[in-house]
Amino acid sequence: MDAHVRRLESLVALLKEKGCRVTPQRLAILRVLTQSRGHPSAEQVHARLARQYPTMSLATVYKTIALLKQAGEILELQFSDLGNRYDGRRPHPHPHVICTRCGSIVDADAPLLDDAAERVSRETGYAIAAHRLDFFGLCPACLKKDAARKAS
Amino acid sequence: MDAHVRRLESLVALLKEKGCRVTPQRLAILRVLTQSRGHPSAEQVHARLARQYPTMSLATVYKTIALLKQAGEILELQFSDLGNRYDGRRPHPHPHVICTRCGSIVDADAPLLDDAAERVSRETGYAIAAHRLDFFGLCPACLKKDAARKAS
DNA sequence: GTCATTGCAAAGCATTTGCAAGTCG
DNA sequence: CGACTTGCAAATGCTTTGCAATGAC
Repeated sequence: MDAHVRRLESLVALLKEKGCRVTPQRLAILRVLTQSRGHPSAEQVHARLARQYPTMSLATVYKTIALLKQAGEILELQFSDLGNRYDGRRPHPHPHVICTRCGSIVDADAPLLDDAAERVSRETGYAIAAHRLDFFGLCPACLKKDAARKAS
Repeated sequence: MDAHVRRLESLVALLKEKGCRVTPQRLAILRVLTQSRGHPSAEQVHARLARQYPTMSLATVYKTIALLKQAGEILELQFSDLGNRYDGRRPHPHPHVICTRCGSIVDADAPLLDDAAERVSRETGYAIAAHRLDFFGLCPACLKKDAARKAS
């Protein structure tokens, strides 16, 4: 069984435990969130469901995301320029790489930041609970377009 | 001469070089941005200038910030829930620690992320130009309030 | 049958933009 | 003086909320 199917089922189980109803809309939204590697926005999740669920409301997408956020089962990457992006596959902090031209977001392997969190905690007196590490630059596709433009 | 005064003057010089006018409003905004350790929002910058410049417009604050952003002379920390915060003192990437209760933001010392950027670049094919490292948790003041509440 | 959830529309916020009036150089 | 800047107000874009109708259990 694929990992994302298992994850989907664990999220459905979680909703049931909490006494939440598992509606077709929620199920569809969870499916998109657990399967998307691309860190979609709420808008993009909604768009992907538009054909199959023509009456699906963007508000419902936001409400379902809020539910998952509360449960700590989704990672929210806040950007004021790109809009918020969501990672429903790996809810725990891990580094991301963001293209400053096209907005694409990919995962990176985790540099060892857990001991850094402890160091920062000692240094500042904050009780560190989470972190966020983003790298910004041009993605391979945008780099290629740049090279092509320069060559012409 | 204090470091922030030197920084203020270098920003003024930069504006002149670019052919921008150094208006009293811009000067005041630069002064707040180069002196604030607290990573203020545009709103907060505006509020701090309200007494001295009663007609100061929030739009002018935003426009001045945009100018500095273009010049790479201000660090913008995007948060969709707190609103964007600005660091005009140290425009180059460095780690921040954010209180998830009261929103206070302080600087942390930089764990060595420059070689990490190179590693991520090799790993993903992105040309990394910048990064952002945030730690989230409760600040000492909020922790103290929690302890007091628990004790009562 | 109940009560949570949906979908629409309206409201909310932070930020940006258009433009007439003002002012720096 | 002329071009750039200001300040107001309107517009924008993302997200949240109110509420009547719907549907899961």
